[in-house]
Amino acid sequence: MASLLPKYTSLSHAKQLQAHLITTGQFQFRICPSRSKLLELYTLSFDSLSFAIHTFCQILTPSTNDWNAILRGLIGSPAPTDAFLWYKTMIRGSYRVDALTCSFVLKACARVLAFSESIQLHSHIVRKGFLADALLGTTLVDLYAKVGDLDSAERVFDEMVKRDIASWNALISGFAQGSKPTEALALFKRMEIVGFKPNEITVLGALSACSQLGAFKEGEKIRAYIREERLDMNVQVCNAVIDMYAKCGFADKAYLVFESMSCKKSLVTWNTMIMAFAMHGDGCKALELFEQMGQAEVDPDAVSYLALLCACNHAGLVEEGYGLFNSMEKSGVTPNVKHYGSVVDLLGRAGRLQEAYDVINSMPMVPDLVLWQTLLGACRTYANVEMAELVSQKLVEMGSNTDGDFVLLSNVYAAQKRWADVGRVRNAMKSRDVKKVPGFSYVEEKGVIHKFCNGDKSHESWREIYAKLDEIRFRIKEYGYLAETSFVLHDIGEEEKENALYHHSEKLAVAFVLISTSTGTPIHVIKNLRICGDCHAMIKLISKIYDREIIVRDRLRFHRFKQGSCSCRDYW
DNA sequence: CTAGGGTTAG
Repeated sequence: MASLLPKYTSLSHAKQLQAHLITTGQFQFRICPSRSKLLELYTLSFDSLSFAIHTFCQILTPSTNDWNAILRGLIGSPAPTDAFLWYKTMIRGSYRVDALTCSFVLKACARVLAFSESIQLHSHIVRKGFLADALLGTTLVDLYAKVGDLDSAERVFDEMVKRDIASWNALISGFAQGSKPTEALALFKRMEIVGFKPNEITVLGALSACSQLGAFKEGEKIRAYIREERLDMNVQVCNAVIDMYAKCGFADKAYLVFESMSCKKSLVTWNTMIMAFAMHGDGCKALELFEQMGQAEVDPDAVSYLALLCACNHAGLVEEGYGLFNSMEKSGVTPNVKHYGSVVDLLGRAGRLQEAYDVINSMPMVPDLVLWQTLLGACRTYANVEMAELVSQKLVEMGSNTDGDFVLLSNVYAAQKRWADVGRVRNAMKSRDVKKVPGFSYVEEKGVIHKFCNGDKSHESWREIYAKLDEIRFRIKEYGYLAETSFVLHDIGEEEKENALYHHSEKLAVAFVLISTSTGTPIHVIKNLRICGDCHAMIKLISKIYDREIIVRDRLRFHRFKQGSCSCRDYW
């Protein structure tokens, strides 16, 4: 009977079968595979969970498979946690729970990140010995990774009796998406040592980790493997390779991959490449690519426009960007908060503060913190006290407690020598529990990634690094460099302020590479925050005095320092 | 008392 129920059975045929089962008495058998199949059909193919539940309720003694069919249907329902309630009913009624039951309930809980339910399920799974099931273990690893508890994800992974390629992939992807790229790459290497052969999904996670770390050497190795194994027939893999090259600072290599792809480009391919040019400040190439995209009859989506606005922003193409923003609706793409944020940034950087403010007020949605922070940044650049106060007021009302907002406002006052107001901001900062996002940088040296935090002394050669910084400080002063201490806001004297600046992570990273290499190869630094004005000024001089090209990726874009100037033309 | 369930780029 079950074989009579392929996916394409119509609803009326299914109901006929149900009638047949009822009239022949089979419907009330303790085990009836056709009945379970019917329930599955109702929930999955006919999208009628309520009818499936109605049918289920007529079964006197539902089998595990009947329960599973309903639970599976509940995953996609508007109330996935209902699956957990059904599960509890099942246990209270002493119905037999199998690995599949747990799998469906876990997946439902994962959808809404129901953490406490997931933990209860985890303990059931352990007690029933279901961790021997590689698939269920993988679901659990993925679940913990998705709720951000990577320690638990790793523990489950370690405790699994049997692991297959998907188990490894789940944890690698989990680390990569959970901002633990170092762990992702370490696991990737461990997997190869243990003898598993990376597949498409593995390399996606590993490449994403390389992108985050700027791990170019490792990225190249993965690229070579992809070509050997012909994994580049997969668009997603190609897109990840393009992204990796772009984020490691090689827009040209990214474009080579883009051009010579043997599989069909997807919308994501175009968006990735446009974003690559945007990050590198190559606004014109981004706009050109957008033209080509139209010729290739690929319709842009919200991400395409975001990438374009970003490109115009970084290249200072104010009119082009504003025009694109205004043409979005006509192309059938509705601007979201991020598009508004980008335009506010575009206008703000160009000094058109009032227009930027008007854009925020014309928004159909509630402006978020980031938007006001963007405008505050522009107020600082153009020393506009009135608007800075107005915007800060908004930020305080919205409960901002990041140090950057306070620093910006204080900078605006400091520029006008309004010291009393500077002190007021400083006190407000103390009385609140202001969060400071810790800054850090990565550099790759002989294939090894080194991480530096601000003021870090944990590196084995920290003494040499700090000595090198002293030397740099001495040499650049001859070139008229003065520390821009307005980038610091602490209750400390000028000299300590200078020290606080001198130990920014990107400076440590650059100094480290200068003492470790003698050749004139470019220095690549990856930073989690935006580069500060002082580091920018200092690295420009280093590139000249030490005759080294220095490429810094900050949170938003690349800065390419060469012979004393930067590719961003000091517009960032 | 079939198998079914897990990992995926901008």
